[in-house]
Amino acid sequence: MRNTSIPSCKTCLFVRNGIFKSLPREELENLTYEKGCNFLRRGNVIYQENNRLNGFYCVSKGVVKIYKTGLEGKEQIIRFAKAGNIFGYRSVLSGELACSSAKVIEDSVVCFIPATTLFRLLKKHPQFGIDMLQLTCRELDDANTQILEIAQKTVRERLAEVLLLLKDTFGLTEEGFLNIQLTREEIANMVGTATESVIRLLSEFKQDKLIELSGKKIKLANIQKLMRIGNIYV
Amino acid sequence: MRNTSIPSCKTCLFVRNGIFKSLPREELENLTYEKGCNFLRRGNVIYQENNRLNGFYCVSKGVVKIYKTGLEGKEQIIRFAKAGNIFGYRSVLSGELACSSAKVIEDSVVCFIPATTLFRLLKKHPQFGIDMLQLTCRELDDANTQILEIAQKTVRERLAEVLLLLKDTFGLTEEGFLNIQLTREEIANMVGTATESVIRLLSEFKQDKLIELSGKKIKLANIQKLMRIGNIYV
DNA sequence: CGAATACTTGATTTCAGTCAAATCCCGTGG
DNA sequence: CCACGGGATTTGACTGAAATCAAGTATTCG
Repeated sequence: MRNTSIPSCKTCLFVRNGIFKSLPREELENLTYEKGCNFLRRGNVIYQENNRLNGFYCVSKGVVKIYKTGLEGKEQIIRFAKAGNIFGYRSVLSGELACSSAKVIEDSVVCFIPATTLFRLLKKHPQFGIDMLQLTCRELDDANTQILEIAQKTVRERLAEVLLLLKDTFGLTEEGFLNIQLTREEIANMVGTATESVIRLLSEFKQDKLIELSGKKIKLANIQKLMRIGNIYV
Repeated sequence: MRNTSIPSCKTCLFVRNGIFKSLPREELENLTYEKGCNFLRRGNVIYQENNRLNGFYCVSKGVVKIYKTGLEGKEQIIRFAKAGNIFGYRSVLSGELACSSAKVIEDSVVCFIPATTLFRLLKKHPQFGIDMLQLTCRELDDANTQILEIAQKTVRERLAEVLLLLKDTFGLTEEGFLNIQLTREEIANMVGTATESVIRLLSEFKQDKLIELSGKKIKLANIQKLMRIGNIYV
């Protein structure tokens, strides 16, 4: 972990369009001044369950996975944070120890905003509070939906869904591959299944011409059918 | 659904100690004035997925289950709302259609607070916004934990956990029974399993002297062991 | 009191997890 | 540049937890 030149919040597109969008210009200046910033390589752990966080994080570049660790050490990926997303704010707000971990998936630049700043913003700018509230509500909806699906869908259905989620979250490269590289194990930890099951199902999907595989890269060849398999009706 | 005499928010203990605790006295008067209130019997549906909500609810008495409905119509219970708890606020905040349903489990008195009131409170009282934010964060933690557990624990483990959760949420009667009556199906819909599986496991638990059964009533006879089975380490 | 709903038990099936072994791939150090 | 080692991936065989199906009993409620 090493310091880099700190990107200005004032000119950060993600800040202007993201969760901080309602803050006035001078608050963004304060923010730039008060925050820290680090360049982090894949594999770097930002925090872990039971750590105490004195602030929260905002991704300027790269991808971070947020996950919880089960009894046997098996991870369950809760969500990803990419450029413009914040994470780690829950334990700050609740004043409790972190109940998830954060690890860099793709080399990242991550800013750190102290807890005191967060509470100042919340007290001073009610609209910022409402925006934060809406953000957590959206996350809550997602989490509740995930509970339903893990409880009621098959692994096959959930895998199809995860592939589509990855497309929506990270988009596709020019060649049509998912614009994110995950290990099979990481995919399994999203789906909530064993690594071997993901491997088997991916190769079934390949046989059925739903996807194409090239190492870790995955191309979605038949999105309609994947949606049908995943029981997704938008 | 019929109107009852509207309980005053000013004298409601739950209001004084719950999510509205930071509001000044005159706001509670406004609240009493602006809200509605209804007496609802078990089985009554308060709202369903895809309904548009123009306000949110506060339980004055009774128990309401919040759940999502899966493809085959099978419910997944997300949580319960009992006296002092609010629900339905997420869709109000996000302005989206409800993504869960709410149904009365135990005859209830439920107040209804209009969306406009909610937004006024949020804009006028930053501390109320922070309290709301903390509430959603706590729910979010719970939801994320549930994702991990449904993904990684066995049905047996989850059932033990659910029994303990019911104890913590609703307490015990004088005779030591869980102070809530659920059908086997409802328990299954909490655990995320088939009704038959719950029945089989409950009778196993009974054989193992972990619980005693008397119709729908359940007594926890060996909490330590239930905690061990559920892998709960507080 | 009768119908509907809830509960229970047994038999069977199946999805997905575990274990094991082989191969592939990638970064490191010589 | 290449060999090596360790992790990631793949495939196969087996197992087992839990779902489904089916049939009967018990409760509840109008």
